[in-house]
Amino acid sequence: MTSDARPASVEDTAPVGFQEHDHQTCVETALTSVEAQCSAEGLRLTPVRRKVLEMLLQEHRALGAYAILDQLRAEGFGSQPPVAYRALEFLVQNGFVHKIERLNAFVACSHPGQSHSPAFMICRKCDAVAEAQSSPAKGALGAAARAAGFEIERTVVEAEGLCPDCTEKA
Amino acid sequence: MTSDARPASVEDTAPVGFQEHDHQTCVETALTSVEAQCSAEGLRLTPVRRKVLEMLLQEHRALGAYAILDQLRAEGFGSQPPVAYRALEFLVQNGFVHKIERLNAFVACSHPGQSHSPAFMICRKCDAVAEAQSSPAKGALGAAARAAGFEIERTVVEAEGLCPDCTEKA
DNA sequence: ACTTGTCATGTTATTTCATATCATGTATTG
DNA sequence: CAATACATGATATGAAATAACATGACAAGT
Repeated sequence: MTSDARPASVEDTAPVGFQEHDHQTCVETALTSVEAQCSAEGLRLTPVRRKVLEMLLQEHRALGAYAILDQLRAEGFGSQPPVAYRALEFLVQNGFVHKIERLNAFVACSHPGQSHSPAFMICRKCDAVAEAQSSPAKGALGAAARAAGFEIERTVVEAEGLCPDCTEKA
Repeated sequence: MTSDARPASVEDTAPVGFQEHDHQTCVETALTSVEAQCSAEGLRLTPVRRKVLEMLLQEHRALGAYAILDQLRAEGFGSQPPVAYRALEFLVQNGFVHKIERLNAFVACSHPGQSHSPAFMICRKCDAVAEAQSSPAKGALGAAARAAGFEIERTVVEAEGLCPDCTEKA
């Protein structure tokens, strides 16, 4: 689970997530980027927070708060729900992690740093999650909102379906 | 709560939800439409199911399963969670009610009958919910999905923000 | 009429997700 | 080094959702 060195020949195009890739590098890059952003903005990436982020980056799929909590416990951190939820709150607020509403679960952000309104593709079979960009406010929804006088502040876009792997197997 | 006859002069354009409207008529129309569809398709709109649908139509905003359950209890129906969840499951499966993932709550469909992939505008202040159309699969997300080989089956689109009323008050 | 099958409902118990609250600790920073 | 912000720990509870099993209602087949 910790060292799965892969060819890494397929270098990613936009939607990171389902393709094979050099995962170790992917994790390290993301972590570095987050660290940079934190020190730049005076955010405190404390041990618990860092650990949670690492876990999510490592897994590369959505984890529930209690799954996270179990791992925290195993590593000697506090083992009560608020420990996990607080770390997640920090990470979500700062855009390092996203919550997948459909699953009541969390994934590490694939494009940390870049401001974005993310969209997700969630495999209903294997629970893999890939992050893409979306601008729903620009399409039909935006028009409807303007017509209705609704001020969009944030959007949740989640597509459920089958990932490439699971499609093949079926 | 039961009889709030309003001018009904503002006849709706696309996104039903925030505008004032003749609510009683709105409820009755929807109910009739659902009844028609049920008898056409041999679906059984039983008392519990009908009651839940009525409640949601009447409220015109998202209600949690337990709020629904409370009302069911008050009306003499079963009072355990599965009672509400089963009715909701039926209503959701047949497109008469939608689940708002962001709120873990449910709203009556504003366009019953018409097939649609709904999008929602949710006021973070008063919890009002308006339904609009969306075709996220046609925009950036669709492109990303095709690129990644992901088969979209269903999408959740929920915009959070301020409804016209709450915007004014602020 | 009686049996069988199907679908809906009722009930109990449990699991999973989430937060309020209060006490304690640990860093800045003034 | 005190003040104060922020982070964590721990207890308790609330809220959402489902598993599992029993009962009831009704239509179809014999």
